[in-house]
Amino acid sequence: MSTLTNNELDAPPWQRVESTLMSTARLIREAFDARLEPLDLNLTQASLIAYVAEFGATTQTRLADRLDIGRAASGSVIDQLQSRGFVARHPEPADRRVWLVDVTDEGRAMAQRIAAVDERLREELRSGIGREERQALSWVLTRLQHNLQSAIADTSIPNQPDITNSSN
Amino acid sequence: MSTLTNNELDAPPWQRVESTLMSTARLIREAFDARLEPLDLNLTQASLIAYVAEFGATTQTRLADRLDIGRAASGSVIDQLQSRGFVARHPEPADRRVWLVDVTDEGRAMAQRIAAVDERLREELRSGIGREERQALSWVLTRLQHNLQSAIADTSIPNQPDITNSSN
DNA sequence: TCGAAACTGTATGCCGTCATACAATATGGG
DNA sequence: CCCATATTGTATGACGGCATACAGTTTCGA
Repeated sequence: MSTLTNNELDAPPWQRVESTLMSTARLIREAFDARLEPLDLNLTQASLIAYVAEFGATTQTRLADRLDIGRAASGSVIDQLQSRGFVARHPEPADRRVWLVDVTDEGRAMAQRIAAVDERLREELRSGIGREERQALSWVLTRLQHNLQSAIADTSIPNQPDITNSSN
Repeated sequence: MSTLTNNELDAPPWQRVESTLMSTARLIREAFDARLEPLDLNLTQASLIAYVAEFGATTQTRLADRLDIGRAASGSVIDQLQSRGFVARHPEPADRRVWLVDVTDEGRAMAQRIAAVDERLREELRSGIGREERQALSWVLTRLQHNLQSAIADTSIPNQPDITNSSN
């Protein structure tokens, strides 16, 4: 690795790897959105369809958790996809509070197109990045996430233990 | 929160390193916002103050570029900070279109508090991550950004050869 | 058995950002 | 010199997401 620490050139001290990471994330969303545009879907919508097509009917809350969005946003996305006939809400007799969101035939077909787009783009993104490097990246990210969660936790709880809150 | 998404466990094939990266970016913003909350600032506002305090008065467009936001958003953030007395708009005689945004004394004081918060958090985030690993991360991110930009560029130009076929 | 607490989906308002359109100003080629 | 073009900052509308509040339903402990 010929280290050419190119970034950090005019980068102010308060923005370095972290901001690179954030702008990369933005680009990821941008790239997926661009490639999904012919399907008239954005990344969130496509992810929802793909998830349901893969794992079968689930509740809206579960989908929200998986997609890392709130319950409200989840419901809103489902509204959009349902109105376009890609997913359907079925009642769950065992629990009358929830909807079981399932994919329609149309949705299944769309899921295949999504998978194609996804595979192709993902492969392009791998270009020039070795397997070990990807694994290293994954490892550092995981570790970083851990540190971030600690930092956030250390912040939001100013004092006092003993909340009996069984969060992770 | 409580994402726990240790990657690859039940992670569907269409979301792996990329989604980890995106959720990490979200956590970064979250962590900084949380730590900056006592200052009643979010990351964008703090970055703007820090940037101007570091590099001196600049135009709004330049700030927008540096902060990776649009001109409109930039102006809006400056509005907020100006109304709180952290920055000021000075006219630029040489170009009557632009404002020169500079930091006030109050803003300079705030910039120091921001720097303190930033340094502390950044150090916490480094915990358990070696210098080489950070450099590797940086390298892969840069490469990934390059691939992403290519992918986006390849997308926005739908059909490429044979322009003679226009209209007909 | 019953009532408090927890959970689900939805409605509402808010925030940050983008895209677009616009007026004021600057710039450069004829 | 002048006029077409570019650039700056701003106003406006849209979108995605969040937090909160709420009603319907389930769960669980007394």
